[in-house]
Amino acid sequence: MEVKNVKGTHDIIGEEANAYTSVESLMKTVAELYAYHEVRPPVLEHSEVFIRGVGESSDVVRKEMYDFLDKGGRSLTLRPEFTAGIMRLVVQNKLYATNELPIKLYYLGPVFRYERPQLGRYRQFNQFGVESIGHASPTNDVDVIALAYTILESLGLENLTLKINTLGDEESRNSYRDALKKYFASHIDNMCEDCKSRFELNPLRILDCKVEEDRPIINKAPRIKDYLSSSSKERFVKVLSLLDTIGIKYEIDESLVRGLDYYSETVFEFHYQSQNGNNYGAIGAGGHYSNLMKELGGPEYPGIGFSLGVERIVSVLKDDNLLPDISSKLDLYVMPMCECVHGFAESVACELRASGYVTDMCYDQTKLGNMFKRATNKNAKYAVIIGEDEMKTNKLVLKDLETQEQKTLSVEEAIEFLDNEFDECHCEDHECECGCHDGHCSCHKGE
RNA sequence: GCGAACGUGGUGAAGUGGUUAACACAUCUGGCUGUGAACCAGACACUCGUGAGUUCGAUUCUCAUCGUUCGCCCCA
Repeated sequence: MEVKNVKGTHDIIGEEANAYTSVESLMKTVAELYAYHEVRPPVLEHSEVFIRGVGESSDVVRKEMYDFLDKGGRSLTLRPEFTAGIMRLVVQNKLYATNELPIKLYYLGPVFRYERPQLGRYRQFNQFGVESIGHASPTNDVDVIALAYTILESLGLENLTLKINTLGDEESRNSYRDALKKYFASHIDNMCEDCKSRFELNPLRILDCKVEEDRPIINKAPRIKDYLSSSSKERFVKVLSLLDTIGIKYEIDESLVRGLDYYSETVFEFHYQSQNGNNYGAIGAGGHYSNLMKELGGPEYPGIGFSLGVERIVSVLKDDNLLPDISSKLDLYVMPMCECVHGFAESVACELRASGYVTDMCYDQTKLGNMFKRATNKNAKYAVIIGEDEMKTNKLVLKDLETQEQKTLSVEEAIEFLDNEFDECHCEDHECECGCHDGHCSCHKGE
């Protein structure tokens, strides 16, 4: 039987793996700049965490969770998102017992949702995100949005669309929910099945319905903005004006509801259309929540967070050719001439590596010409030839594969020579001759 | 969960109800036995996704199944 990957999962290999590493490290770097700290909750949680946290009426909980009974009969779930697990982590470790609020945490890792794989959609995918907990100010909301925005911008994504809306506080939502119930009660019989169940579970989500026939009914439904409490209204206005102040453009989208039940007040999504027309949906989204921590047994701290879909972002960057050239570099390729010098060659390779040069070696015995071919294929900068003569004199032949210049040197001389060669380049100015880029410079400066 | 299209080597892909499954790139080997991108010669699909059916015969037709992709739903 052929062994294959599980449906909806994907292997990340080669240059793509490099792309993920560089995207993820940029995300972390920016989060650190905003004074967030990393947390790593487990992938597995008691199902309860998500049922209570994400909400029973959400599709994520109702039909997309990877949940199962373990051998001890516990009901466990592979996390479908991070936020609920982070709340559990904060509560259990009593991170809230601090006067330094908000608690600012970031995370990165795989999440799991059982749904139909599609463009930009996987069953196991990676999310990066932050939670800022314990501080309800609009400024905090905007700071979090700015963080997400900065990350996406730093990755090179221009023409981002930030969609934003408010769901209001509990009071607003209760009166709005009542109004919706009242309005839809007389129409619901003519609406789609999904809407009927939403009507019972969470009438707010009816607004999300995409069924054409339902639109006229929905378009005439009461608007949240008419039911906002004065404090929610003020809060939203404040958030928008702060966004204006720091120069982040946004679109108010009243249909933006979000499918996770815990959101209240500010909610937002980032959209980006790649140049080839691929639409991956939201590449990042988030919002404010009030009751989540209390729901999981902690104090009544509010919070705000977002998460970014790493796969979608990498795809978008790839589509628009925004991924930096991050192919792995190879400084040296060691070529032993015969079996009898392999030991010496290996020790030379180790010394070169100890000096900071990426060194590979030909491990099987083949013609020198073939070894040169391999060195070229691997994009090596220099070839190191070692034969019996070299071993006797404790030397090596170093050949520049581009200029074809070669010289016979001792290992120490070779390292000194290489240090000088690579030193001529200055990676700080970003356009050095070795064609380097952030953190991948072969000039070894600043190491 | 619903609807549609597609599954031929490492890759891109032709192709036909009949025995050797084009072609190109990549890879490997040799010509060239301590010096590589050229050239020449050669190698490279033990189930043409998997299983079953129709047939004398199926990679080609039918059905099922799995997978991929796209749309809906929902989401990052």
